[in-house]
Parts: sequence; C-alpha cells; structure tokens
Amino acid sequence: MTLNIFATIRARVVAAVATLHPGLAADVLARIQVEPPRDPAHGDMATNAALVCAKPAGLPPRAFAEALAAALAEAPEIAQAGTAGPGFVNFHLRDAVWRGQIPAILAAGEAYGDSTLGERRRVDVEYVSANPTGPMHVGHCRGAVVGDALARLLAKGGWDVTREYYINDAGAQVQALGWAAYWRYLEALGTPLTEEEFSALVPGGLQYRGEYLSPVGVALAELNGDALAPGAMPADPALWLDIVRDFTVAAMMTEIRVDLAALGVEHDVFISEAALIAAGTVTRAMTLLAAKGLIYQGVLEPPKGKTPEDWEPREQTLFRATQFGDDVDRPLRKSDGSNTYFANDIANHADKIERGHQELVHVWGADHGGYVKRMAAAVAALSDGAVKLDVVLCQIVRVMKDGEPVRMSKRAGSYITLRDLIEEVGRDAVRFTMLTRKSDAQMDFDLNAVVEQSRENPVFYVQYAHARARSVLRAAGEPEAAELAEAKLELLVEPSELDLIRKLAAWPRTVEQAALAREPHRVAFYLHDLAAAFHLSWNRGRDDSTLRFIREEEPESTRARLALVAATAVVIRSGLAVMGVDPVEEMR
RNA sequence: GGACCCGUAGCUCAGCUGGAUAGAGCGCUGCCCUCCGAAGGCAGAGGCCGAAGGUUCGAAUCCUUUCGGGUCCGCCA
Repeated sequence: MTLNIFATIRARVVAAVATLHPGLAADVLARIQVEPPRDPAHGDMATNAALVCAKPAGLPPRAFAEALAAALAEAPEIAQAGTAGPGFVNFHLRDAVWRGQIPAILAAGEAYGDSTLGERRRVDVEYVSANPTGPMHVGHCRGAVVGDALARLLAKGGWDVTREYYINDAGAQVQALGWAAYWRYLEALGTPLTEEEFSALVPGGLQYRGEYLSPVGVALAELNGDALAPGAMPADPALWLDIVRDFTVAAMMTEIRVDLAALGVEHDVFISEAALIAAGTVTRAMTLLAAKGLIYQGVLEPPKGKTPEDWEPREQTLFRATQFGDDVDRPLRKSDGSNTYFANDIANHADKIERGHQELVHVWGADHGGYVKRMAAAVAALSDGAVKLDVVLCQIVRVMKDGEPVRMSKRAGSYITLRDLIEEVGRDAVRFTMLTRKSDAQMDFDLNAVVEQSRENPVFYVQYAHARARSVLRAAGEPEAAELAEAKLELLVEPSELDLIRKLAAWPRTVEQAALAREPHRVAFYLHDLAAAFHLSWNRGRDDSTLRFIREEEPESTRARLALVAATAVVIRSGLAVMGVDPVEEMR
C-alpha cells in the first residue's frame, strides 16, 4: 500500500530499463535511483539509470539515456522526459498525477506516509536509560527526544518497534545511592550525627548529596519508623542496605517516569540490570561466548601515551572484541570477581536478541562514543553477525539564556532539571527544538529563542502553518471529507499550489529516508520546508486576491483549494506526530 | 599516543548515504501594508564546502595524510 510516488515511478523506470535491456543483473537494477533533482528546473524527478546501467549494457551513457527517455515518455504518469548532463534522464510528471496525491492524502489521514519499508522487522530502540540515581536533567533530554522520535519514525516506516529503557540498578552507583538515601532517612528520624560524621562511615564517602533524596528519607521513616536505624543511629548495612537501595531506586524511577511523561516520551519495556543478573541472563551470555571461544584470561597493554599512574599489568577475563573490529579486547570481570558493566550489558543485548529482535538501535550521549565498537562487537559475536547494532550518538546540549550559557553543575539546585526546562518553554518547543539539529552535532538550546514567535523559530513557523490551514478550514465552515473528495482538482494550476502538492507528495519518501538513516531531525527540516511552501501559497493571496484560498464568488476553485489546504494540515499533523509534537489549532 | 564525532555564506545550520550551476534562516541592500492575520511578503549581494592528495563517468559526500574544535581512553555506569 505504498503511497510513495517516487517508488511508483522508480518501478516504471526499472521496468523500462529491463524491457530495453533484458540481460541486466538484479544488483545493477537495484542501483537505479529516482529522486527529485537538486534544481527544480530540471524537472520533477531524475534518474541515474543510464549512468549505472550503461557500462553493463555495453552502451555509451548518453545513448542509453536517449532510449530510456523515449521509453519513459510513453508511461502514463510522465508528461515529458529528456536527457541531461552525462546521462541523467529528467522528467516531468503530469500535473494530474501530482494532484492525485491530494485525495490519497485526505483518504489516508495522518497515516499518510506510513511505509512498508521496515517489512515488520523487529527492532529494539533503547533510549534514555538514565541511571536511577536522581532526577533527569537537560543532558538526558536530547537523547530522550531523539530516541522517542526515532522509535515513532521507525514505526511509521514499517518496523515492529520495541521501546526500551535499561535500568542500571546493579553496581556501585546504586549502592552509593542507598547510603545517600539512608542519610536522609537518619535526618528524618532526627539523628544527632552531622553529615560529615555520617560520611566518614560510608565506603567511599557520601555521594548524591542533593536534597532531592530528602522526601525519600521521610517516606522511609514513615514506613519503617526507626526499625532500620534504631535510635536514629546507623545500623549494620546488612540490616538495611538492600531495602533502602531498592526503595530508593523505585522512587527515582517513579520520578523519572513522571519526567518522561511530561516530555511525552514513552517506553514499552523497562529492563532491570539486577533482574537480568538474577535471572541468570549474564551467566548464560558468558557461557555462550565462552562456547564460541571468545573469552580468555589475558593481560592488556597499557594505553599508549597516557599511562595512568597506578597502571600495573594484571591478568583478567577478556572478551575477544578485536575479532569483531574493536581496538582492544575488553574486560568482563573486575578484580573482586564481579562482572563489569560491559559484561552485564552484553547480557542485556543477549536478552534483546533472545526476545526476537532483528535490529538493535541505541541512543547514547557522545560521552559513550568510546563504547560503541565493543558493544557492536558483542552483538556481532552473540548473533553470529545476524543482528546489527546501530548507535545514534547525541552531542552535548548547551543551554543558553540571554546569550550566556546556563551553568550546569552536578551539585543540587544549581543544575537545570528536565522539569524546569519543560516548565520554562513548554513540551512541544523542547521536543521540536531538540530535533532541529543532526544528533551528532553540538547544539545550543537558546531559552529565549525557542519561545520567540517569529519566523526564525521553526517551532513557531511550522505550528503557525498548521494554525493558518486550520483557520482557513474553519472560516470555510469545516468542509466534510466527502465534499472535498468531489473537488475539481484540475483547477489547481498555480505554480505555488503545484509546488505545495509536490512537497506534500515528498512526505512518504522523507519518512523512508529518515528511517533508514535513523535521523529523525530530517522530519523537522521537511516540515519547515513544507510550512514555507504553504506560507508562500498563502502570501500569494496577499498580492493577488484571486489567489486566495477562499473566494466566495468561485465555489469550485475554493473547494479545490480547500482540499489542498486540508491535505497540508494532514501532512503537518502526520509529521508532528512523528516528532511527538501536538499540532495547534490557533496561535496565541 | 590512540579511538570516535564535527569543520559548508559574516552568524546558526541543511545537503535526500556518490550526481547536474552547493541550499535555508538570521544579518546586509532595495522595494511592498485600504489586503482570508505585515507576529509579514518579494527581489538582490554573499562560498576554493578547513587544507592536500587519491578512488571514477562524477566527490561537500568514499579512502589516505594533515590542520582546527569536541567526546573519550583497564576493575564508572
């Protein structure tokens, strides 16, 4: 049920080539592309068919192109075809073909752009996975939005998507969190100890001193009285650490879920590291790798040029990551015998594969860039190369206010939480703005600019286009679908109108290209272009009143234009839905 | 020392996985409000795509080298 006009026409081109040159191999035909030319003056579409097929066919590219152009000119959708440059075939589609997209859009509604490209392959998209040791801050925000939008994009592209949050609830950091919450609990009980006196009792010293744990301490006191700290004095950790830690992790996850909900970010599954360990998944994964001969005892070379002072050669349990493209083999066990984070994460990936996923996608912060190769190596090893891991790295976001970077210290109170950010500029502005850059490019998030109502703010610009479209439809008395379906679309002859239709028709292709590249930001740029085309059409009516959408004296023309406006609103909504942004009915 | 990411108009960034004369917004210059919304519109100037080689019909895009900026580098996650 593909509505991708480019795919339709490409099929025509491939068929024409196959007819002219029956002997061409399938992999040659596969290289044929049909895309919009960079310069619209060249036509609606262009194909490289002659360039990629001429040599195998034993013809000069120009001769191949001439013959192909002649054949394509016979196709019912194509108005004219010609050759250009080294062997391109450019062609114009009949206006009727373009206009025919409008009823297709109106019939499909927001499902317009849905693709079968993903062939329902099962893909696991893991994103956020913030440690459950505190509230979410803006550093997590970009990955959350990019991951969520990417999941929506892949779903629209025809993949069967699982959205995963991996909870790092095992290991030293959550132990430290338990101690920190215990301190707040002691405080709630009225302990005579000072924070520094308590810190001296904590292995490694007290961490997570932010006040956000105080409510957890109070809750613990209400639930347990002083049972976990008789007389409001520290007791043996064996008595309380597991209880307090689990309680605190649960409380932090509740906070995080609230934040994610406020941002409109959703997950299907929350996978617990501790649960994976308890279920024996780690052991199974290690056994699997060992059976493949990929685990050994060995000593690593020190990193060149930057040897840590306390470096000493040490024999450890290593995974043969170098067999799968990594730079060095990677340790699986710490010196105390417990597993490294990497070992547990291997189990997480084994679990994803066991659950039947054929593709894996991760959204990580750029600080995890050095971790990509080893994880890709592990996935390749676990699946014998059958499953591919794609990692989308998100670079740092710098929050700017009044031209100055907002300081981001880890100390409580002085850093911006995600909730602060949403309250300041609104959910939709946060989401849209986070998608206005390639994720691997650094970004300044300007608090002043994203709430500005002007053309340079893409959030506003796109929303405004939708609001305008809706305003027109309201002014026209909300025409019914059936009425619009009867519109005489051949009355749409203005260049600005046909340009707008071409832009609308590019949406399915945009979805597919963006999904393949795992680049949701392309949707934001597409919507900006579409909004520009719509605003242009609107503004034509300013200079020439006969070009207005609504003209009472011309009901047929009005109806055709309303169909175009309605289709525009539909596609904007379809695009915003991928970004997780709500369309607005009017600007305020 | 090594790995990964980024260098494109004065500024902020796109560039559809190798295509044609490299695009948009801001800023700049000049025009345009009796108007379904001027919180705008139209037109114009502005580029050796960091640099140098290479691959091929063809390179901003792929490879090598190099110069800048960022992230990171054995028992943190």
